[in-house]
Amino acid sequence: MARNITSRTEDYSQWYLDIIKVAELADYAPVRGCMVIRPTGYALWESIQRHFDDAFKETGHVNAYFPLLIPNSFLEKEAEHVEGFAPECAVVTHAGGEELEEPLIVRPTSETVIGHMYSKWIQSWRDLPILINQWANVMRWEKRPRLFLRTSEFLWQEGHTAHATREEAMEETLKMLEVYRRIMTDILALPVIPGEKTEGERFPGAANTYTCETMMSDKKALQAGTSHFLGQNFAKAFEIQFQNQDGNLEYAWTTSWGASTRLIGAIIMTHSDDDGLILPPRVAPVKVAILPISTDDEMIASTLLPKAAEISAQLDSRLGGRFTVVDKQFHLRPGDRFFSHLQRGVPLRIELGEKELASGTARVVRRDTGAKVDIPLDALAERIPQLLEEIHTALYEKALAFRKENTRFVSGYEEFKSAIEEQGGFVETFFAGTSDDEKKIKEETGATARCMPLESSETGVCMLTGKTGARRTLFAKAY
RNA sequence: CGGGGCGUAGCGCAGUCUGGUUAGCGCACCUGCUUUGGGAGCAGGGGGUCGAAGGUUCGAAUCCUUUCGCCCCGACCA
Repeated sequence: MARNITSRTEDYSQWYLDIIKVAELADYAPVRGCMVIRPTGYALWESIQRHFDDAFKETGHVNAYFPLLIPNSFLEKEAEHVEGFAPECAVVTHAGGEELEEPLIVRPTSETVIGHMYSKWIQSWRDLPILINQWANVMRWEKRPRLFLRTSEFLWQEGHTAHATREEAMEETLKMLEVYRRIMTDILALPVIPGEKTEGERFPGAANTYTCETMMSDKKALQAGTSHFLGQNFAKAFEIQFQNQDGNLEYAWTTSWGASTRLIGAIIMTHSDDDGLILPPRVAPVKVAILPISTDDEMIASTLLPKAAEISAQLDSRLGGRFTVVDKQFHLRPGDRFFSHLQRGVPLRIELGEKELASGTARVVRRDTGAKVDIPLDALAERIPQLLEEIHTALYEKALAFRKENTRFVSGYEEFKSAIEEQGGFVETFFAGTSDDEKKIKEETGATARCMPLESSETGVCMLTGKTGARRTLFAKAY
């Protein structure tokens, strides 16, 4: 149906890129791996930000800003951390026309500089906990960039907290994972599986890493957000110490957690179809497009536009924000106007023409199903918000059903290999291998351990090593 | 970084093998008229340093060298 979008079945990657282009979410920048987030895409990011930021504030966090440039030596203070990040760091060697004495790293993440600051700020148990979040850009020089999913520079938030006890830090780690899960499911309509990362997939420098894993419509997995329990690793590296109530010095326990513009990629690849973008209503910057349609200019000016403006104002006030637009692209034919909103993923379209005025109704069309209903004008304020909610639920349920259809359990490695190869999707099994075992599985099947789902505490026999007490683990090919 | 493909108008492509007037086509864009409820029709028009730099040649989109970028598949990652 869409003539400017490659179909998903023909070429999934191209479909993804076509969606971004047609919906004007982003464009390539002159520097390899970098992207320009265009106004439509940025509006979506702002909407995502707002939901997350509100949730961070509700859980007691405050925002701050730490610098882009980090002394090279900072990165080296935590052994695993430097090993993990050094290969993908951009380094500033010259400034002010001179070579710098110490190279500066463009932050790939901010644990080190924040750790440094925390060590200055924290002396007593009374200074804890520190609960700070920052919205920032970071840079990771990726070999194979992909719009939104993996760009050299990307936008995200990174929360960094310090606590007096292990228990409290662990509680924070899991609390923020739950915040991610809630927003992803309730706002972005993404069914996610919260779980713990295996040893091989852990954040460099973390004691435990937790993740929200989600399935894209090509059955591949995407890590949509992570929360790390850093133990005392960074506290020891950066001397984050405090005097406890007994007068003894102790290292603090820290956490970090982040979610990025990759979420936009997740939204695209979870909900959209061959006609273009489909946005979950609760996060869509434009929720309703109202289109006055007539061949009669006089009719448009005197009746349809004022009526459209009235409906728009009514709905905005009902929805609590500027979430509707009145389409005034009268130089286009109706079909083109429909498509312009459809391809941008606007959840609902209201058509307002002579027919509607005569019958006192408006034609309302759902983006997700294409279903059309005629709704009495005086019932719009009531029905539109309900319809938006129905769309949210439908999108979520559809994605969840898709994930369930494409998730299976296996108990042996041979069965595992054929499941990955033949059906794809998520494969659950019991696993107790090392990170070398994980590498081997990746080499042989292309699949990686995505997480050990939190909802299951069940243990069994490892599919690879035969060890007992193995945790239930989800594997898949991933982005 | 390895393997493969591709760079010609905003987008999609032909032309390249076999060098030769003024570089074409479709869509998009602009103007006008007719149209208008799921991607309109006719007429006219604008838009190109043929990815870049060197070289060969009387002459290069076309041949040679180098280089940059994009896409796909791997290795590496949010």
